[in-house]
Amino acid sequence: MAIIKRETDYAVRALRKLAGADDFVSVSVLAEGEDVPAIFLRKIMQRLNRAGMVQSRQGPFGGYRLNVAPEDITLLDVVETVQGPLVMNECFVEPEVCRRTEFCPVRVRLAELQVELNARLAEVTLGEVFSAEPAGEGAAR
Amino acid sequence: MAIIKRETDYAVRALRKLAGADDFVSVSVLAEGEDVPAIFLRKIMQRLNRAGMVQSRQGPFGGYRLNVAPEDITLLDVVETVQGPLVMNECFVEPEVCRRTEFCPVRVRLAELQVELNARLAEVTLGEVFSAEPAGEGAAR
DNA sequence: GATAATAGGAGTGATATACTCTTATTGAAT
DNA sequence: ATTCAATAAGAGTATATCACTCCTATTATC
Ligand code: SF4
Ligand code: SF4
Repeated sequence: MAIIKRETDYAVRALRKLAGADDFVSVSVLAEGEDVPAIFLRKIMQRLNRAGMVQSRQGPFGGYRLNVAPEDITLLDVVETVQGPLVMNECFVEPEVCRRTEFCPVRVRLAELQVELNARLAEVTLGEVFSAEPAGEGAAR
Repeated sequence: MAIIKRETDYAVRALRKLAGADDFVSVSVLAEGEDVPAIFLRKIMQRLNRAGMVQSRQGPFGGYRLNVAPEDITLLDVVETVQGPLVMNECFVEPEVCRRTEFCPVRVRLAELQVELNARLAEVTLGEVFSAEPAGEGAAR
């Protein structure tokens, strides 16, 4: 199973394009050449908007633009905003799923992993990732 | 989303019980008091069996027994056997899902996280986890 | 105020997860 | 040897999640 869902991956692609523009960009332009169904990307952008990560404007010449600097957006932010919180096991978000939570040694180990995974995801910023792209950008193949 | 699925969690519970027995234990006994649907656990045990982690015997007085010492079973083993391989993103297992794999900086970061997550999961052995259980065991509560 | 471009949000099909039913095996008692 | 009950094997089903689409509301420009 993949931990990162398609929607999150698509969100990163769109945010990358937004980072390279300073005006509002429409969803159809954002989806262009990114192998993302535009109509699906719209839904994803809505979530980023509700989370305040981007700003939207309706009507002609509308679209989305970044509301937060790429350096201040972490991979964890995108994951949690788009696909929801990431947990090692269900018992971390749904206490009633298991009555062992109090004295479960498995859970203790998983909690450690959970903290570490989140920390690693939070270490990666979009600013960093985008700056690492191959020099000859724009119409990359 | 939970990274560890119910089936994997159930597998660990069953393996814990097997670790405390030295004869074959039937699925119905394994499921007893573990809040696991016995008939579902059976399917899970089949996977552990095919992977060689446990040994099965049919007929009366049959069931399952460990085929590998708990110290030699890692959490990663159980996860991969029961719910399949764990990857950060689909492009790690399905190359045709994306044509950017060659020059994608996101993928590079995810690959690092992937290695680390797997390493951490592989560090945790069932032997270690089970030995950490509260002293008064057996009829816990 | 009409128009066309755009975002908003409800809705749908496909896939994966969680769980069950039926069939085949086998050890032991007769 | 034959029967029988206990047990595992594997096919099958309901529900939840994922991936994606359709229709409706908004709004800048003419
Ligand atoms: S057994 Fe432990 S790890 Fe599994 S769901 Fe219960 S508390 Fe969480
Ligand atoms: S964009 Fe990068 S991380 Fe995402 S699927 Fe493609 S190669 Fe993988």
